[in-house]
Amino acid sequence: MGADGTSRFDPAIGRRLRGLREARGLSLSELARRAGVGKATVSGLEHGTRNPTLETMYAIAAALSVPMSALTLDPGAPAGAASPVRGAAVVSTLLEVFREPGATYEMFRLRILPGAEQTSPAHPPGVTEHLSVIRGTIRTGPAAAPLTAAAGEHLSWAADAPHVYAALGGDEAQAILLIRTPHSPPLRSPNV
Amino acid sequence: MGADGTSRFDPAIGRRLRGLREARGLSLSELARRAGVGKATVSGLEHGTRNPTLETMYAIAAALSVPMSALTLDPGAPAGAASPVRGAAVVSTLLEVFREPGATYEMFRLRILPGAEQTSPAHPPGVTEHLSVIRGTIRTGPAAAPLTAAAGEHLSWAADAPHVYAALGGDEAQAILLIRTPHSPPLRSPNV
DNA sequence: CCCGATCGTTCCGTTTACGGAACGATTTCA
DNA sequence: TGAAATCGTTCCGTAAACGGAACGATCGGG
Repeated sequence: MGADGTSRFDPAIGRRLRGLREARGLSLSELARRAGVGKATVSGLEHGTRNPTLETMYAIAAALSVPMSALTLDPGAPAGAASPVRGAAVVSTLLEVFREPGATYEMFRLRILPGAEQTSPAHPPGVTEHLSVIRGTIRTGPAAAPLTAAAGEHLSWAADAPHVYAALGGDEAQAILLIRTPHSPPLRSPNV
Repeated sequence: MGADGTSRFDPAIGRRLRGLREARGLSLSELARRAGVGKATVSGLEHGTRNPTLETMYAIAAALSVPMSALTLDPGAPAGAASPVRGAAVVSTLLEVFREPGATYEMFRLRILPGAEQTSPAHPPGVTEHLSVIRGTIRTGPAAAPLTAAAGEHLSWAADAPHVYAALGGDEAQAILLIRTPHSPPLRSPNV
């Protein structure tokens, strides 16, 4: 909570909330009733004077029949919200992560820049990469035996050996990459 | 806060947090330091025993360099209306399937044909869909509150309520879709 | 081996979020 | 018109989130 009584997070959240509420023709009081939260809470969130808990946020989002991201995130932001990580030839942006008892999945969007090649070190044993090419043509996979895939094609390889990424044809390529990391080894971020 | 001391929101948030943290090779203590929050808070969130405030959530997401939505999977809209209508707006190609002890992941490439909208029935409880738009603009997600995403953007929603797919703008759209189905239900193909 | 550093969990005093109630303003309806 | 209902803001007692400290466990290095 800021010294002036306002919240430290983006005040746009309160504006978005109010916009959604009014679009549904709900009064503040009615929304609070439906969400099972206090009117003071809804009022405070709309005005940026309260810092609600996660439960409260979910309750409000559910009462509005919207996903949480409708309140907490700019709709157009996903691609830009995570910080892209730039390597020699690859710019990767994390889209989502899933943790299972035995493995973690990370989903990235990749931009592979022309004119350069990137070699990634071996991931720990058992890590696999699964790449679906969106645009352009990519040479990728195990450094010892790279594969080539064009837009619309899909590749998988074991990433526990050095592997490469390069865009062919002089144009930037793009892909969706899913990294599956079995548990046991310490997890590390992309090393794409 | 539930009577048994656990939180009422989706415990997957804590799992996702832990997965991301470990993927970054961060200890709980280090993440807490970077986020400027207490270790007890991070520990409590990972174990579902605390209900953090929005500020705290943002601080943690920022420390992980991920958007908030990477942590807060959209709960989706309440079950909306009627019986799903299966149309012919979507052509889906299964790319890969990953089976984990607790869940199965199916990765598809979708072509969404213009001029039609397809509504999918609710999947069993807990099923989620995660879609990254490759080309065009798509309206998709919970039928009660559909979202729009253009090429380069990423969306997620709970698929245990009816959900829709439509290409906007008169052109075919394309996307990569990841469906996560927690175990118990038998596997089924897309119901897209 | 011992010691220091770090870990994640728990403790606990402090701060703050919670929602019911109070309140003045506004709206609705007979 | 007047009464009742509802509104959104504020108040305030209660519960819970906060983070620093304590603690036992683990790890790494001399």
